[in-house]
Formats: sequence, structure tokens, C-alpha cells
Amino acid sequence: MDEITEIYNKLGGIISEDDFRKKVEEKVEQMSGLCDVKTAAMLVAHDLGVTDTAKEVIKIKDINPEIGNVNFVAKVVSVFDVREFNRNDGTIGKVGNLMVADDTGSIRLTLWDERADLIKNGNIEVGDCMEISGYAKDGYSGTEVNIGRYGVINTTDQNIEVRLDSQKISEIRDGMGDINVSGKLLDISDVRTFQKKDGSQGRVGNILIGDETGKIRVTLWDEKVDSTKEMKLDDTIEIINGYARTNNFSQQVEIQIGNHGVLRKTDAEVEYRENFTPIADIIPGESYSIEGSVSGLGELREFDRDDGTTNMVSNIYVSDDTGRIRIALWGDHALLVDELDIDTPIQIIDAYSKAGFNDEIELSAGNRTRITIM
DNA sequence: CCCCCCCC
Repeated sequence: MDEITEIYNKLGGIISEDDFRKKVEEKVEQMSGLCDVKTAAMLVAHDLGVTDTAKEVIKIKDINPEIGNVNFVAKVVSVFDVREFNRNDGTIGKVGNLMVADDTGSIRLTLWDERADLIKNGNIEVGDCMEISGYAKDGYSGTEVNIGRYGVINTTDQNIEVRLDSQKISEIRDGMGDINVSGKLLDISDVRTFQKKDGSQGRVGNILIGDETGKIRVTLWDEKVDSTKEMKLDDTIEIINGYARTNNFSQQVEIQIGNHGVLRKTDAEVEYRENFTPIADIIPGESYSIEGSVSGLGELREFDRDDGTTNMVSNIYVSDDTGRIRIALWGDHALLVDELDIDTPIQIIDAYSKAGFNDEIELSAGNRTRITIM
């Protein structure tokens, strides 16, 4: 590639290469031979608003808002939908986002208007390697790079090695952003709808994922709940660009996936093994999984809640080598009592412990509990 | 931004 083409490629196609070369020749003449062709090309680029053709190419980990204009190469790891919005001057703006990564990390790109069209028209896909020139600023979840009219995003033949800093579940803390994590899909909740503060209807759903270090609840907002449609239990999934918040009710840290996050299936291998607690070790106020055999069966009962709705409950007992405990089965779980026999091997996963009837400790198996009859 | 551990 000659040096004029090299500089031309940083212009993102704002003019044709022929026109660019013509302008470079004119510039050389204009300068009466005072500058070489490369310098002339850079001056023309500058005239066209691209000011940083001479700047060095940097790595993603070194990008921060203080640098301003940045040039780098990266591989596209996720593509988000383009949204249109109304500008104050009455024109319609377009904005789209990409997550890109190199061997030092990942960063979010925001593409505006005609650059956003590259996403909309399907010209940019996951796995594409890109030359990027834009400007870094502080965004919604850390530094992001904006690519507007004079920004550049071109495919390149270079193959870029990617390292997505992947966290282990046990390392996730309240307040973290840009979380990438993989796990086994352990549970998928029903989708709930709710009224947002602005009056519109929101949707929310949860999944539970686990890796070799633990498990964590994931909350999916609005259209992100649809990501689970193609998934089934035991699939390995990955989360890109999630953020962590402590749940006000449970006081447990959860991963949230909003507009900028991705949840998808992956081929990665993830090990998950459920951790079963000996019945004798159970104390009130925690979530537990136990493994044992049925040692008592109660009756199925319907009851009315204070709010007028009805629900079902049944009680069973489960024993292991260390003790025996009562389990309250709520809702659909209650029907299990008719399928169980004494000595049936059983696993009760994620049931909540509390002091129950006669102040004896018991487990509540509610809608977040999974029960496996072995 | 939601769920909210409920029975006898």
C-alpha cells in the first residue's frame, strides 16, 4: 500500500480515492514543492476534517477520555441495533453501538448518523476486524469511542487477537461495569411486566448462571429478556458488558443486562457443580441446596393469601446422613407430593431457610427453587 | 426500573 492510500484509508470513504489523489496533487503544487506527497496528503486529510492521520495506533487498554482522538485496530465482538432520534433542529439522528476488542481489552464504540448506517446496512458484523479512528470520551459505562462524520471505521485484513477479560462469578462485586462472564444456564424465570416511572411498560426476567466458582442471578431488562428464547437449561452462555448491582431485597449482588449488554450462547466449556449442604448445617435466612431422600409426606392444601389470590402448599420431609428437615413446597412444586414416595432420592436446589412451624427450621421451595427427583 | 420467602 502506498502512503497516499494509507492516509486515504483513514478518511472512512468521505470522498473517493481519485478525488483525494487529485486534491493531494493540487496541494503539492500549491505548496510549490515545499512539502512531500505524504505531508500533502495529511494536509488534505486535515482540510477534510480528519486531523489525526499521523497519530500512532494505540491499544484499547490505553484509551481514556483525556487522549481525545484515537486510532486503533480491533475486532467486533458484538453489534447493537441502530436507534433513530429527533434532534432539536428537527433532523433525524441515528446512533448505533459496537463492542470491539483487541489483545488488551474491549471498548464500546458509538457510531453516529452515516457511520451508524454501516451497522444498519449490515456492513459490520461480529468477527470483522476494523481500523478505527474516533474520539474517546466518558460514556455510560466507562470510556467509549465516538465515531462521527470525521471518524473512521474500515475493515482491515489484519487478524486481531482478542482478549475479553472474562470474570469468574466469585469475583463479581457491586458496582462493577463492563462485566464479561460465561456460565452454565441453571434456571430461567418467567418474564414479568411492570409499569415504568414514565408510564411505559417494562419487561424484566431473570436467569441463574453458574461457573466453577459459584452462581449468580442475572436480571434482563426489556428486549434483553428475548435473548433467552433460544436457550435451554445446561447451555453455556456468555454475558458481554453487564454490570453488577446489589439487589435491594435479597442483598445479593446480581448482574444486570440492559441496553448495552449482550447475552448469548457460546461454545466455551464451563464447569458447574452444585454445592449441597448437609442438613445439620442449615441455619435460618440463607439459600441452600440439599440432597437426600424423602422421609415424610404431608397433604396438598390450597389457601388464600391476604391479597385474595389462592396458592397451594404441601409439606414433605427430606433426610440425609446428618439430619432431617421439613420442606414447604409452594405453588406448582406442591403437586410433587403426589408423585413422591418415602425413600425417593431427591435434590432441592436453592430453597430458602427460615424458622417455621413450632420454630423449627424449614426450607421454602418457591419459584426460584429447582427440585430433581433422582 | 422488578420479584418480595407465602400454609398449618
